[in-house]
Amino acid sequence: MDEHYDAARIEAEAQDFWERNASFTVTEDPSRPKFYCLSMFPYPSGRLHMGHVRNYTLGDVVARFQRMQGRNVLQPMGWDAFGLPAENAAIRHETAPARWTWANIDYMRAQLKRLGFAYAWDREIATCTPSYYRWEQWFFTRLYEKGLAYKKVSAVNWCPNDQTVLANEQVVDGCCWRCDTPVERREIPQWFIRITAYAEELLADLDTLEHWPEQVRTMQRNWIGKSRGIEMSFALAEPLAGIDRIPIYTTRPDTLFGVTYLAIAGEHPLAKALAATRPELAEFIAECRRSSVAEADMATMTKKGIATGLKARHPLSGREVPVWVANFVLMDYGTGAVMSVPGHDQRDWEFARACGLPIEQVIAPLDPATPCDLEREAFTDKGRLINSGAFDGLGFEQAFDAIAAALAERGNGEVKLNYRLRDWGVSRQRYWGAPIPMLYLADGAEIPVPAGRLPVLLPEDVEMNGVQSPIKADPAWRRTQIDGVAAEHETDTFDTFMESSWYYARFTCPDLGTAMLDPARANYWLPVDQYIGGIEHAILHLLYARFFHKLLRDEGLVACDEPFTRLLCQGMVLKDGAKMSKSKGNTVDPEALIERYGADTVRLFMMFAAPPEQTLEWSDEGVAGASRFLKRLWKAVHTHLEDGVVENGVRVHFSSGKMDSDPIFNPGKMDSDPIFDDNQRELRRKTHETIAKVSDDYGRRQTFNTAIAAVMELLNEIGKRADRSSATGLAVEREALEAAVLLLAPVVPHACHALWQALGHDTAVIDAPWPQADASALRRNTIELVLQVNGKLRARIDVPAEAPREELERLALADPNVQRFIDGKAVRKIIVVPGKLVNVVSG
RNA sequence: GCGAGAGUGGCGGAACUGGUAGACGCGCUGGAUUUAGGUUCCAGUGCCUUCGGGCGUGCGGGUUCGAGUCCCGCCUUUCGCACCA
Repeated sequence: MDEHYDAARIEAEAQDFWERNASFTVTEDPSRPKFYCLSMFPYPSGRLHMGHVRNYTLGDVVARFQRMQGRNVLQPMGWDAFGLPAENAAIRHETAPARWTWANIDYMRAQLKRLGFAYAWDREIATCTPSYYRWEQWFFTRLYEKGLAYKKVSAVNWCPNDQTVLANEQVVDGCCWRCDTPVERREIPQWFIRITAYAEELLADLDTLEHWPEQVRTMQRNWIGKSRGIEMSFALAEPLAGIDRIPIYTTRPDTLFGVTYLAIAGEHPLAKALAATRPELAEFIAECRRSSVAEADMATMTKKGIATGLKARHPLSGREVPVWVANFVLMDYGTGAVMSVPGHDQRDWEFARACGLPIEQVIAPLDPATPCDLEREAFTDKGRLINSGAFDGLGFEQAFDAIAAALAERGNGEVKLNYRLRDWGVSRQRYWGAPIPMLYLADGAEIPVPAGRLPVLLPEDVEMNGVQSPIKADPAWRRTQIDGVAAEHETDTFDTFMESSWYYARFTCPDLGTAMLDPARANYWLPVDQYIGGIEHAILHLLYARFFHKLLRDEGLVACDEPFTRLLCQGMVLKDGAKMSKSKGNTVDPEALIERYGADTVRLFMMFAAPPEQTLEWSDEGVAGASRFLKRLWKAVHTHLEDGVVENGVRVHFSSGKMDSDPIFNPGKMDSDPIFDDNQRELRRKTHETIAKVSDDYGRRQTFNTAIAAVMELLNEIGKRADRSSATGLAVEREALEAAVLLLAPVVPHACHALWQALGHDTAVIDAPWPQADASALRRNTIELVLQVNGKLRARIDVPAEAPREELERLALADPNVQRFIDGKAVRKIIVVPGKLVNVVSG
């Protein structure tokens, strides 16, 4: 073997070996346990960034580890190829989105290959290919037929100057990013998918996802936002525009008597009707429209309102309350109107203060000591009712039921479970996406494109003008016929979350031309055993994919209920404490690092620098350290082989050519045999402790940083204890080195491929079985016992491993340092944690 | 604003179930080797210290024999908020 570690050559050879042998091409094999490992596929933005490298290295480590566990591992890769950036790049580079996208895919594929990921490249998918999106279109028509897809009016960001819809990202400080014109909200008809029909199942099944991070499950639960409340309406004193009631929903009916006003959205029909004759109202409504549709903006803007002059009648007290238009109430949420209780809701309180509306207390704290000062802030705890007529004195639960009953008796109001979750708007008024497969007749009737006419192809040879979608601008593309009648194509395209909601399933049968999925293949591989991606996808992508999976199941295409069994959310990659980004100029190019150190070094540093879920702080020195470690490992194996190997019970000295016939030890068959001296026994213990720890770190804990640290410790121990003067010593060192190579193989597969060969194995390390810890090597006769006095460390002593509790107490009390700190005071208590410590409590 | 995380030496991090704080690596200091070095090797490295020890995990309280870990209240910071993906 070469004396020096030459990453470029080693990596080229290993990658060539895997390619020649199609090592990562897999088929369904019912005789073996399968493992489907998936990393979130990238958007082909141009070049890989460090976040990709981190994500895909994590996936590759898991996949390679599982393969060595004997599983039939599928690890595919593809491209989330539709999206907004391609349109902007096409304009900037005077090209078409398709050409730009494909060039990026080719470049990034080559980068992934240089990193040595064990992908089944024969299954590669790009979502912008018609063979992929045709099935998405087909599925949408199925959803339409089932009543799960429908069209309704909904708000978008509108630039009045460019006459175009803007994404939230394209709204900067309330203005268009291109022309700086203030953005307006505009309501347009759009397609929706009824995710709310699955809200309850999406919520309930979170409980089955025991291998998902708890924080992600919590965030999804809160996002779905199930609540129990009452739907009721306030009658208008005088009907207007045919409307005589304002329906509202509340989860706090106990505060009903504290309602001092109602707040409605600017888009509420009542507000619109009044605006026709009231210029100041029309002006305010217009002002309400001048804000983005992003919820964070809505929530942080200054609360403003204007009185409509309308009065609504309280459903129980009969009292009249004013109706206000408020800028923070949105027509998209609930009924577009809310009952306002400024005494017990902080937002209502602030609005009442700003607009001079009355604030009334109807809930008193259960504990009189609880501060409650409505001059300062709303009291939002649940408590006991006051100033609520017949309901005074009731607690929350009783009041909820009693008020619900009173409302029901009047035929106004029923208990309703409500979800914060809203239906999924899938229409985008953009070009670079899958065309929504719907046709419109002249009279406006909508018809799904028949399966036989799919896909609805997106033309790729287009010119982008930066404002309008080429398919919207092209009458010839829109025009078509259905059953001999003139019709028009829908020109909106799908939200790109559609493509990423089912790609994991398509990877099981990417070549299938006759159907969306092949249930036999899909059901062999699904669910995905390990899914890995950024925490930023914790809610939207993962919720949509879970939803889509249930839709696929109900179409009979997959059998299981959830798509991803285990989820790992990796943290961001930072440099100088900030997220790497072009605008900050703090990016590090993976390609340059691979060039300089090799892929293995980059992979090793990525896995070693931080646990996967945490943010990772980039460090150039840390990369150099990773490189040094690989060189040390290489050199350790080289030195070992120079001093001789044991073959057929005979040690062969390569350096001297001399042979001797020391007895060989056969790892696994030897017990704690007296042939080992203390050094050898200690090194064997370290070897097998490391095997046990690293296996647990890879498998259960997924803390790859501590796994690598453990192998580093092992290599340090080899340096300290290795003794190559006898065949037994050599064999003990070889056992340690082989363990290190196997344990590191998932992280640095190229180097370990070469080292495993150098150690004389004729099968590749990817096919080597994972090492097993030898229990006999782990056995200890003595352990170190920590002695504390009043919880403070005072001494450490070696004691027999099996010493009984009484003996440990006796040894602790006999220790001179312990005696010194007891200092003659009475011993009140002795805490013994067997195998660990004794704490003497005195004084 | 709302929801969910994070905070430990000079730095990245370790401490898994309430039980030895700082594994492993980087950096730094000293030494050896080298014509040279983005080389290798050895030793040291939380802070203070009267060298006995004391103090130390964002801040302030609490529970416990014992708290980085659990509880309460803050501060800072990251992610998400439905049209970036």
